[in-house]
Amino acid sequence: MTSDLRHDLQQQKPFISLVQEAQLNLARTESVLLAGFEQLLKPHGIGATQYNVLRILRGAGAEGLGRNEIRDRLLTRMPDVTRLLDRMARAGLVVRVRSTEDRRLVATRLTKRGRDLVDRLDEPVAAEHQRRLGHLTTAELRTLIKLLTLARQPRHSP
Amino acid sequence: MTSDLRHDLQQQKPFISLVQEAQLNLARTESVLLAGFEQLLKPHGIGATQYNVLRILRGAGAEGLGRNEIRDRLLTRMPDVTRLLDRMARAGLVVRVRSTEDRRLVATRLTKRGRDLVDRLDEPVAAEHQRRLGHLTTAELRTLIKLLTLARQPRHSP
DNA sequence: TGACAATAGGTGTTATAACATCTATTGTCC
DNA sequence: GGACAATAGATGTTATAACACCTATTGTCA
Repeated sequence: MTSDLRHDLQQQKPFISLVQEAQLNLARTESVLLAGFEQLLKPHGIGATQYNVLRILRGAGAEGLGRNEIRDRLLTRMPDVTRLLDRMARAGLVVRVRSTEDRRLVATRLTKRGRDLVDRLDEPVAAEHQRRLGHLTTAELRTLIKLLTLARQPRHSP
Repeated sequence: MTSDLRHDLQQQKPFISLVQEAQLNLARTESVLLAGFEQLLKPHGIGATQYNVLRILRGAGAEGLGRNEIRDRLLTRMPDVTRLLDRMARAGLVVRVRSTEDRRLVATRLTKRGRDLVDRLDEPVAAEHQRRLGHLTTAELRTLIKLLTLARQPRHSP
C-alpha cells in the first residue's frame, strides 16, 4: 500500500527539495493525527487545546496556574487564553481564584469535574495514540522523537 | 543546549509512553514550524491554508480545480472551502468559472495576481524551510520523511 | 419519462481564533 | 512618596473555522 504525499495529494511533479518534503510530511502527519484525536475528544465536549489545558492543570497541582503560565506551556500557540479558560469555567471544568497577596494574580485550578474528565480520558487517549503510532517499533519511535526534537532547534544565527 | 519537551513545557514527570511522547513532539514541532511560516506569509496578506491553495492551483494548471478537489488536496482538513475561496476571490487571487457542460461544476483558477504572488513567494518560502530544517543532514531528513510517512499509515484492522 | 439518489456547491448560524488595546496592581527609582 | 515602567489579566472587535442544512444540476433505472 503506497501512501506517500505525492499520491495522497495527487501531485504529479517531484518535490522541490528535501526540507520542503519534510515540512509537508510533518504538516500532513500532524493534521491526520490531530483529526483523529479531536474526533475522540468531541463526545466529551472539548477540543485538543482544552484537553491540553486540563493536562497542564492536573500536572500543576492544587495551587493551579496563572494565565500566562498556561499559555507558555501549551503545545500550540494560543493568544486569548483568557476566553479559552472562560469557556472551560462555564463548562465547570476549572475555577479561577484571585490571589490576596498579589491581586494581579488569578490562579486557574481544575474542579473535581475537570479532574474527573481528564482522568477518565487517560485510557482512551493512550489507546488512540497506540492505535495511531503503535505500529512503529520502539527504535523508530525513538528516532522520530530525536529528529523532531532536532528539527525544533533554531539554526545558529548565520 | 537542551530543548526537549519536558524542559520546554516545564514538565516534571516523565512521559507516560513513547507513543505519547512522539505525538507530543510531533504537535510541538509542527506548531513551531507553522508559526514561523505564518509569520513569513503575514506581510503578504495570506495564511498557510491560502498559500496551500495557491500552490495547489498553480500545480493544477490553467483549467483550475473544483471546490472538492481543492479540499481533498489540502494538507490540513478544512470544511468550508467555499468561503476560503470567497476571500481569495475578494483579494483578487483567484476567479471562479462555472462550467457550461455541467452546470454544477465551478472551476477555481489563479489570476495573474495570484500566480505572481505564489511565484514571488517561492524563494522566501524555500529560504524559510532551509533556515528551519537546513541543519538536519540529508540522511536525517530522509529518515524523518520515512518515519512520518509510516506514522500516517493506519493500523491494520485489529 | 418521471421519481429519486448522487453530486457539486452554497448559505445561515454559532463558536472560536486573532489582533489590538485597555484596566488594575505592583515594583522601582529618583 | 510620587512618577512611571512592568506585570497580570481582561475586553472590544473583526476574521475565520466549524457544523448543520439547503439549492441546483445531473445520472440512473424502474
